[in-house]
Amino acid sequence: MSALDGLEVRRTTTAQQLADGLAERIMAGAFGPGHRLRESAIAAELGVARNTIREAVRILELTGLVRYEVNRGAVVIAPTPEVVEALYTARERLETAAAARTPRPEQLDAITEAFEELCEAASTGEVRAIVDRDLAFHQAIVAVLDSTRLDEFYAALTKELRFYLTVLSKSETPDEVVAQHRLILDAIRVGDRDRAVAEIRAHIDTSVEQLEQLLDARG
Amino acid sequence: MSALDGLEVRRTTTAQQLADGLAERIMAGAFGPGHRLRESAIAAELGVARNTIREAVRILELTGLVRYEVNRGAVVIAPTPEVVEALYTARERLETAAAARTPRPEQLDAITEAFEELCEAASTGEVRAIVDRDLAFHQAIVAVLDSTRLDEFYAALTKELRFYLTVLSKSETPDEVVAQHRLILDAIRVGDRDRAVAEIRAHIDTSVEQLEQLLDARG
DNA sequence: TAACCGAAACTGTAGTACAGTTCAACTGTA
DNA sequence: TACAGTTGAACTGTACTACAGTTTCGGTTA
Repeated sequence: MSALDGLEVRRTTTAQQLADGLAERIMAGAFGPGHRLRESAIAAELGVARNTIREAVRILELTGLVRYEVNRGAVVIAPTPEVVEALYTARERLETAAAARTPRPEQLDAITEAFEELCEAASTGEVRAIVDRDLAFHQAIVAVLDSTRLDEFYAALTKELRFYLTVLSKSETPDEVVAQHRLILDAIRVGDRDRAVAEIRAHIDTSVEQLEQLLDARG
Repeated sequence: MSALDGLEVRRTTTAQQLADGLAERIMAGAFGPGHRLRESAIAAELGVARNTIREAVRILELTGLVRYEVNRGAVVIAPTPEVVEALYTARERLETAAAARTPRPEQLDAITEAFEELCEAASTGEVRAIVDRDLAFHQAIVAVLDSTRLDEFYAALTKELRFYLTVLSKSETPDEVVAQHRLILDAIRVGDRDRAVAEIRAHIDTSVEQLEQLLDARG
């Protein structure tokens, strides 16, 4: 334990900070889906060079929140039924694969803890917190796969999904959310892997269905 | 079937083309792991602006072949034992998850076909072609998961792996390769999912072991 | 041998410029 | 009125220049 522990120099580039900031804004719904990020406007507003903005947006592309179109620049991703379904299919495959494994004790603890935090958040009724805890619970399940690469990939899916949930302002009653997740947790804790897989599948099915209804209502 | 099918204008930017070209070179082993991509040098040699190279390298970062270090620019990724193991763990999870499912007939056909092409390649003895077919076979297995997002993710893993195999110039005898994959294929065709999972696990275990030996020998 | 130092090389960022593309408003025509 | 054609402003893609700060490396000194 050195006296210098925790001391760190700010080791990041302007572009990286801009990318982080933009990502935050986008996730918060400041730019809707399909919105074009205009370089010169942003550069002027933030007082940086267009070069730097371009680079920031390229970094942003890594997180999947925007994609580039030739001669149109960066565009905020938009949820289409196909995209949402693909997203949930990937989630379902990963989570059920995880549920089919036997979690180590500390993994089981992590899942249980995530559930408890979800319950807490549900009791406050804060939509944003509930969604976060909801996603964290699922992330804890995927962690049973014991693969950091898959953890990261799943986190990326989650980030994208988080954005869609925001722009579609989807929300369920907190009680329902807790109830559904309790079923999953119980199945995992009891060690009934088939039931755990089935519960996850059901949970995801209802989610994707609800989202697609929302999309239809908009489209 | 329109009369315009297949007609396409060249719709790509200079940066994108540069990124593609660089990726190809890197995959072919032109730049070793840890190699720094010096912007001005590349820009001068190719007759483009440094801006454009920077952008190209950011695009390249998307594919995972390079990563950025502050004030050092882009560096070609390097295989460490941890990285290789993480790579194979992710592969193992995805492939076994796929093997635990029942493939649709056309998926089974695709896997079988991939195997036959692997055999063909093995008979020619061309290392490069064998590795390609090998990876394509596994990709066909993952396709059983029916998720384009996971297909893409797996393809990215494969790309990275392909690079490591190149720089480590790993090679096995073609007969061994074919034999191992035949075991996997048979288990899948027979519908014995537990055995398929076990065979894949064994196959990947031996691969990762061999690679780590190679890494130690270099280390 | 190892710590130190200074110059060279390189990155990160700013700023300017311009050709080519997109897009929406405007114009003329059937 | 509906629609094709035209025009111009806004924007992207790319090039070039410049410079401060960082890294690298070879030589120098302790």
